Amino acid sequence: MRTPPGANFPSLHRSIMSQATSESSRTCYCGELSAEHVGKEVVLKGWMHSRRDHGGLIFVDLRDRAGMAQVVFDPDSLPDGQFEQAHRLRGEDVLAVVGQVRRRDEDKINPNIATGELELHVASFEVLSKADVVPFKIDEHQSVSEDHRLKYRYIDLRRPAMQSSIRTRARVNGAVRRYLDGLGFIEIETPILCKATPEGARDYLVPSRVQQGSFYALPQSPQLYKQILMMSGFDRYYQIARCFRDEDLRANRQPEFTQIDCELSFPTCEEIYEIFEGMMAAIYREAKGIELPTPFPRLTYSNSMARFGSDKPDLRFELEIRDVTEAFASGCEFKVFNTIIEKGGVARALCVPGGAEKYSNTQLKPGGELPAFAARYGAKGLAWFRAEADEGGVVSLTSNIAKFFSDECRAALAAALDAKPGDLVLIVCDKAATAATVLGQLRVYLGGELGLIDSDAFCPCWITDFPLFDWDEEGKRWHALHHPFTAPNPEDLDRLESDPGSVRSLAYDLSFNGEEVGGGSIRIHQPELQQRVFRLLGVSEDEAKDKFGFLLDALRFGAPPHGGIAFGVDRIMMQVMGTDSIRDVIAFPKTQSASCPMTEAPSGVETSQVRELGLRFTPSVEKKLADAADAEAGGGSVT
RNA sequence: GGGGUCGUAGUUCAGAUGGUUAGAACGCCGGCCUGUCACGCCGGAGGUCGCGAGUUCGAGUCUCGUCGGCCCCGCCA
Repeated sequence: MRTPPGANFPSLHRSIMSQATSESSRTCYCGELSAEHVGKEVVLKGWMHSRRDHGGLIFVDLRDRAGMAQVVFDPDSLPDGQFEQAHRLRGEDVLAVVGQVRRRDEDKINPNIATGELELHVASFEVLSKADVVPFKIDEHQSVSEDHRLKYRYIDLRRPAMQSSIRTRARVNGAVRRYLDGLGFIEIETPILCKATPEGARDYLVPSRVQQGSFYALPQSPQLYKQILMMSGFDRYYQIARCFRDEDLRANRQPEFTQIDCELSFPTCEEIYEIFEGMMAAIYREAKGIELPTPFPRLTYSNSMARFGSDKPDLRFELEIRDVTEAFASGCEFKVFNTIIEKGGVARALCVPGGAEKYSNTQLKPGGELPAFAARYGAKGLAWFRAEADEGGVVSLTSNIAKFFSDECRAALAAALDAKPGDLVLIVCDKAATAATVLGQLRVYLGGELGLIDSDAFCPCWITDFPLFDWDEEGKRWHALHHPFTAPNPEDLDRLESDPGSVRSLAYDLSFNGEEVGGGSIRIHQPELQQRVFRLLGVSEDEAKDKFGFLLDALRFGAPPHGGIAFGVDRIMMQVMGTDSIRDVIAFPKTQSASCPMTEAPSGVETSQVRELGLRFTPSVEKKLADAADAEAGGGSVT
């Protein structure tokens, strides 16, 4: 545990107070007590973590941000009355203690804590703050529901795991700043009160009091500001920026989140990959002392979808998806497959090593574990085969549906998959996108179930050559896959209008152990091209002018080619800390319903505040508020 | 908007098929204990079984509704 920069404790040799009071200066952190303190008198301040009261002798573990130290209350060395007071100490009381540091006898060393060879013999102490009985104990051995942890977050954050998580996050922020500063990036703050834009996530809106009826939006990202900064000639910008998206939450998604937001002028994709591989390496060096090998591997989007069924492949294990459409070209009498393939569908498969025994017929039949899992992602069915060796040692595939497939067909399938005896073959026959998604999800699920994932591995990967647009079936329109300012790949530019779906963009994502931790693109810097893309997206000239006029103007007054990237700090920290929940790397996160159990945000406000904004509730909301007030039985204020 | 799952003591949980006084561990309170360290020993208190209806002679248990937590689908340029 490093002494933080700026922590400036007085010398240990200053004259020591006989009495510990709030006035006496702390000499070191509990967790930093070390051999050099032996024989010296020190002042410690911290929380009473636990107490072992032997009647005639009391041991207390005193805890602070650096760790714990055992302090010993011995009636022979304490002023009158203090030993009796020590009996009354309770969990989480805040204490100042003065005393001499002693080395423990060999047989009394506690190997479980860093300061276990030492203890402080208390000469005097003061209770700086009495604690009520805490709602839950700060105890690694007992789990506490997340609800409670968030309601009493100040207590939860005292837990060593949370301390470590939050402090590692601070060090990562520092490492990022040092790295980017060193490369000439300029940290620039951008507004939180922004203009609402169409496209993209739902905005958090802030009503304007001064201009009633108008709204600001909180930034989904500083996207347009950072592009404008390139046109302002700053050349390299970054910001550790808070972003807001009013969408439903997930284990890896909060409504407000933090991005390392970057933009460069005159970049090539290669430069961007190199710079930010370096940044990720700096993060892992700082946080974990690990050297990430660079350059990171790259995969095109279409490759990644075909082989891993995802644009954020988990490369910590193999288990690749194979296309087996060809194997069914002849000798397959399975109507379902034939029909789908004739209509342009594909058959794709996972060949799961050792899966034949692991998964029973019950788990494989319709409605069973694996088909049910597949159905969640849109699969209409999941076909399977078990690979067995016959007497001659030749691999054959058996299944409840084997009779629909000729021997040749099954042999072709086994060959295409290089199936070994004991393997389980899972096949999805569907539209290419559905087959990819279903098998991609199954791949990750099976990777976990079969223990294929090396949790110590770090597998970053750039995903490149994303499509510029995808077709929104519901809205019957093209839709920007990344965002509307992403540059098309110049090689595909001539198809922009004729075949938009085939146009690749200059966008890239950084995938890390199956999670998208960053993404960006080279931007459009010609106003004409930007207009063409808006047109494709169904943004009329008037709307473009209204919503993005400032950008189109700025592009006309000398816009350098530019591009950038943004990284999700929260997701990177999840990877660094190895947690499954984004809430474990955020000091004050929100629940799934976007509320904060501690502060009870969001909450009602005074009627006058609402009126001032020129707003009124709909009748259904009014009714809900009135019902809630009734239930509270006599709560006088609004809501 | 939808699916799943959970809600019982301060905390974490157990309470088959509905049936007498709802249990355990830790914590808490009181007592004892001079080398413990997830201290130990003895004793004790502590419950609106999330909330509201319903079925039933009888509901922690069954049904419906509702609120909240978590996971997921949709959504997240």
